[in-house]
Amino acid sequence: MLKKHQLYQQLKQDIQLLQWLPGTVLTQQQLAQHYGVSRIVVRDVQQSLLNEGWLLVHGKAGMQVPGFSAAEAEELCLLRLQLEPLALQLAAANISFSRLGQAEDMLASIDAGTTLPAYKRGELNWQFHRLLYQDCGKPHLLRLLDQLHQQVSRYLGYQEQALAYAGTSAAEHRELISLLRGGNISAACELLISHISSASKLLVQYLQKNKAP
Amino acid sequence: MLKKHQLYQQLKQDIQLLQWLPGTVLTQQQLAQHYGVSRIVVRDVQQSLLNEGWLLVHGKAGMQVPGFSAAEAEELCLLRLQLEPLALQLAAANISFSRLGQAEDMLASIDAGTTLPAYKRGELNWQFHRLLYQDCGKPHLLRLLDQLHQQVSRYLGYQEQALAYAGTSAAEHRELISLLRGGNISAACELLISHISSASKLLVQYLQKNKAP
DNA sequence: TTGACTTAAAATGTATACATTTTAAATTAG
DNA sequence: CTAATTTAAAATGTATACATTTTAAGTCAA
Repeated sequence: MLKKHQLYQQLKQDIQLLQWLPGTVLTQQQLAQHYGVSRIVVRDVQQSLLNEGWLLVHGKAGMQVPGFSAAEAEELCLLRLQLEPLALQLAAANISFSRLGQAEDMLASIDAGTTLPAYKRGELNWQFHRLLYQDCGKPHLLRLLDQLHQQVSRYLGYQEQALAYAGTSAAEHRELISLLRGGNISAACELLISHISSASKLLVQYLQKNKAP
Repeated sequence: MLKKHQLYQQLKQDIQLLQWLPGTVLTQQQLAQHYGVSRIVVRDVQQSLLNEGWLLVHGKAGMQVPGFSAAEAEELCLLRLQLEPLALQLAAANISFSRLGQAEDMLASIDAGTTLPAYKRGELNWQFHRLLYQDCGKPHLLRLLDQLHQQVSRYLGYQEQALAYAGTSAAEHRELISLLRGGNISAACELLISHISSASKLLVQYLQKNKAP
């Protein structure tokens, strides 16, 4: 039988892979029966997923699977653009070569994982970025960025297409490492800005073309 | 008997007013007995307060009342400084005179409430700022700012002293309104930056002087 | 037919009971 | 005496049962 954390993972993945379609209203009882757990567990998990944007309140009963909108994606990217360069700038001052090495290992994993499903690659992609920010010394900022990524990742899973940009950015990732290794912080930040910026534009454009996914 | 939302309010206020001292470990059973509710309700409330920074996880059992640190306050202010001017800039383009009027009413309430306890004045203060950002059209950004304010407000309640700065800013608030009414967006944003910045410095300085509150 | 009211079904909130995990004190071997 | 182990108490996780609220279908009068 599923425990809390397992249900959390499972339900989140089911939403990401569109096993529950946007707009669907999920009640406690329905989920409890479907996944074979008690409503208490479902309540806890619903609350977590609500906080992370994977579910929306729906009136007074049930929670709704959110849809996708270009406007929301654009807002999330705007926030990334506002906070990630800050994190990088702060972290760059403290970053060690061993951290840079970790990040390079992560790039290798991404290269090696060409067969992985889109949402898994997206996860690795974020872990790379996360490593670069790790040493910023601002736990709240890191927590915020994790939350933001959660919400963005909802968009990256639902179509393989949308994640195409992740492949094109390998070169930029390596250039980032190189700049950081050379201590060229401001150039690294500028590269990061254009990196996030262009990824954002691709995602938003994709969403605008496919108006009602 | 207390319901969920009442317990939420009560426990949060008790933490803010130091009825539960920083470092205290609060268990579900303890709280359930103390406030006369079932553990289920306590669990829900603990989870909410955990997300908002009013409680910290403490090993595998219980949650801990967080202390105060200048570093944390500084980080929270840094994030405000990064996000609030953005919200103002975006909102300024859409703001209406009736919204500005609402904000002015709020200022009047603050002036009228000189006898209110510190944490209440802090609440009104935030509501004023919040009105200015309301029309930015970015729901996630607004939600983020609400969260941030929650965490900052924990610092504003614990000593009347720390909130002294809130009184000194009335003039800047009025100037902000005036700039917005005149459509001088960039000047308004710059004023907001210096406004938040100086408030931050006062708070951080206060915390550094009183090392172990 | 419409619209307000009634009422039954369904969903959530809350309490209690049981299961599992964690804590920490007590015991004992070295 | 120390440290590892055992064991009982306490805390949390989970399930079930009950209470309240919400939904929505159904009824009836205008």
